[in-house]
Amino acid sequence: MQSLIAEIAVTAPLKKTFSYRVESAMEGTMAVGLRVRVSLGRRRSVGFVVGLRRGDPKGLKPVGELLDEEPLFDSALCRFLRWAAEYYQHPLGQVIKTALPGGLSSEVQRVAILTEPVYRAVPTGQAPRGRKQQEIVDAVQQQGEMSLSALRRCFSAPHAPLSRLVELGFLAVEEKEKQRDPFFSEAVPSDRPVSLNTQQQDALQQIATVIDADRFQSFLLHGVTGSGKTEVYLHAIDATLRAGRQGMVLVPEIALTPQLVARFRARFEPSERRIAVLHSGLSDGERYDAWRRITRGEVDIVIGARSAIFAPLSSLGLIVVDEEHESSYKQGEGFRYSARDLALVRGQQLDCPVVLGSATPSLGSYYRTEQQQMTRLSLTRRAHDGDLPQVELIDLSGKTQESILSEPLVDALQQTLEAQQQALLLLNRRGFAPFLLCADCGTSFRCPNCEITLTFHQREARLRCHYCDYFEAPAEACPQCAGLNIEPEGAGTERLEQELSELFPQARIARMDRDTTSRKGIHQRLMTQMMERRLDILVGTQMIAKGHDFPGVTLVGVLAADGTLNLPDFRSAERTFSLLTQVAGRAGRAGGGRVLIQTYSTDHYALDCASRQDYRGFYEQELDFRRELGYPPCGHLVNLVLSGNDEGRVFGAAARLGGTLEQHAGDVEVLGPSPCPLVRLRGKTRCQILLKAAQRAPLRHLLTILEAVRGQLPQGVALAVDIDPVDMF
DNA sequence: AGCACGCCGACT
DNA sequence: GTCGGCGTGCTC
Repeated sequence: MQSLIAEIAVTAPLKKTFSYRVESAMEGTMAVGLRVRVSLGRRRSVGFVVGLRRGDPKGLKPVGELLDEEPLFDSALCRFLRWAAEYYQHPLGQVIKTALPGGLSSEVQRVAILTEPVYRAVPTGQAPRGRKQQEIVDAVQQQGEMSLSALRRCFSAPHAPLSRLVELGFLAVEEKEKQRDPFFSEAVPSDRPVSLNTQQQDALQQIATVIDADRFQSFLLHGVTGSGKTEVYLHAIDATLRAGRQGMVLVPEIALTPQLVARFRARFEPSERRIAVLHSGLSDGERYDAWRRITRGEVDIVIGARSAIFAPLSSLGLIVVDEEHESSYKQGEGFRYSARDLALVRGQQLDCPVVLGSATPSLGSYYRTEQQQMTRLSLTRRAHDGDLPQVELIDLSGKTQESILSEPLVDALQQTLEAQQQALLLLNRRGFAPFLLCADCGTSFRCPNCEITLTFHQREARLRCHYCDYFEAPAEACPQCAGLNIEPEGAGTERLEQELSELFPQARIARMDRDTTSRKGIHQRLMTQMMERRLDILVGTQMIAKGHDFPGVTLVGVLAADGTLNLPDFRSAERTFSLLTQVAGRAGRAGGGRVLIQTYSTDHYALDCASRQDYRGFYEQELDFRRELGYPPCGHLVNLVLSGNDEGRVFGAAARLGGTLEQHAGDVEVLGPSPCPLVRLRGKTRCQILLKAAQRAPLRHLLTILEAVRGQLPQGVALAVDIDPVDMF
């Protein structure tokens, strides 16, 4: 007996898909891409239809219920998701769940939100008691009125204080029709295509040829800071739309790139092109709405971070990955995919070109251009014709430092302030001091969950763990020896900011890091203040190296360049080079800019090459190092992370697993097991086994063996498989 | 992941 | 004798 059989990926962490019988009444509405409810074993589960066939339904359970009217993805996207699940060794159901907008795999079907609460301040002449309540009232007062989704973007968990404020009469609430996406709230001035220089034209020309030919080809657009990569993207997307196709633009973090979004809107919206911006501020409902608009074909351009690579565009004609070297394209937990690598796969599957852009390409991408697997397009001229800044390394070695700021840097700051120009100071470490130390007995304060030192945050008077949510009040006396000489050691951005304001009391100084920008909008406000020259010195973590240019900045200082260099990670030199090159690129648009880098490793090639803005030189030396050790791109890695609450079990299981893998290793090097650089994280002990091989095939073979022995792991020990890891924490 | 089955130790 | 520990195995 033949009947329709649906292949279902359930939302449980199971590698296999399951077959269910489709009852004849459901045949007409059944399709790939629908969510369904099925019974799985003795319980119920949500699943996704990933295939349909005819066959013998004997012994199959029926599909319970359809949860969607329209499919969430088409068969081309389904094929892509299957490829990703296979490559990253992750259960298909969970891959699909990660790809789809949130909230869909829960039991209740989410209904698109049409109205939402809007809050308005009621003048009372009084102030609410709680600090958070006060902040919310202030924000609402400032804005006039604020919708719930807008408030969610500014405050975490605003519900409790909000209902309290309404109850107390500080706020009035009204159900109103849902506002459009706030990214679209302000009108955008129309903007005309800028004429391209010959290099840009040449790059565009090559991309456009492939767009018109409807075939796959990958490009690396290597353009120095300020060389006008965005303008090339804009023209290329324009060509794609003219060819009747859709465009996708991936950015590392959308909150940091509002100007890129603004430029796309200014360029395309006046000509009625429809853009969907997928950013982290969207609620589940808004995300779902955007997804639906895309499946209905109502969107021409999708701009978004990592997960936007899964956007259900049906007629994709170009994928752009901006700042392709950024590690945020790799998801570090759960389904550990790289959106940049998947962009190349999606392009290949859909016969559409893919453009990766960067001023400091990842070693892997540049390597591919050398291997002729990718076409390199170089933009070497700065569009504004500014000179590249002069970079100096300041050798800190052998000097005992009174201050975190070296003398030459203080002098340079002095000069910059006198000339009424702006300075940018990079210190890639948040907080006041990386740890507190008892000067009497040497005790330091550590996180009980992660066992790393707690960072001292002076302003909030807390010791905080930067890897989990743990915090505590700093002790007055040492818990070991009861000594009272507890001193902050080292310096973070908070201390730097304080030291600067003591050195330059007249200067207008601001700090930008994850602590000061936890509220959305602050980042943008600092950027604007900087642009409008209402700040003299901006201190910050790597965050300040990204985003828009500040024309008034003539001095860039890097405080602890060694910090990123000495991380236990084979990419640390690449990261350092990239960060320093990017931050150096922020100085001296107008010419005559200076970059001062304080370091203990003046002779390290990452610093040397960054100081000369010599990408090629860095590439060659770094590639030698990678080749010697068989690291990517001259080899392939898989990292196995075992974790669990019981330390003995985790190490025991890792040792046994390592032994088994060793026996079947073949051409694969099995390194470890060794404790992860962060042995304990969020209360779990972590241990890793690194698999390294020159070719992918033996690695994949070893992974099939891993699958077979996975069941032997003792309970309470979890195994995460990280294919092509980008960091080893 | 759940959820059941199953096989050994300390309780009413 | 049973209650309950968690190791093992399966889910169309």
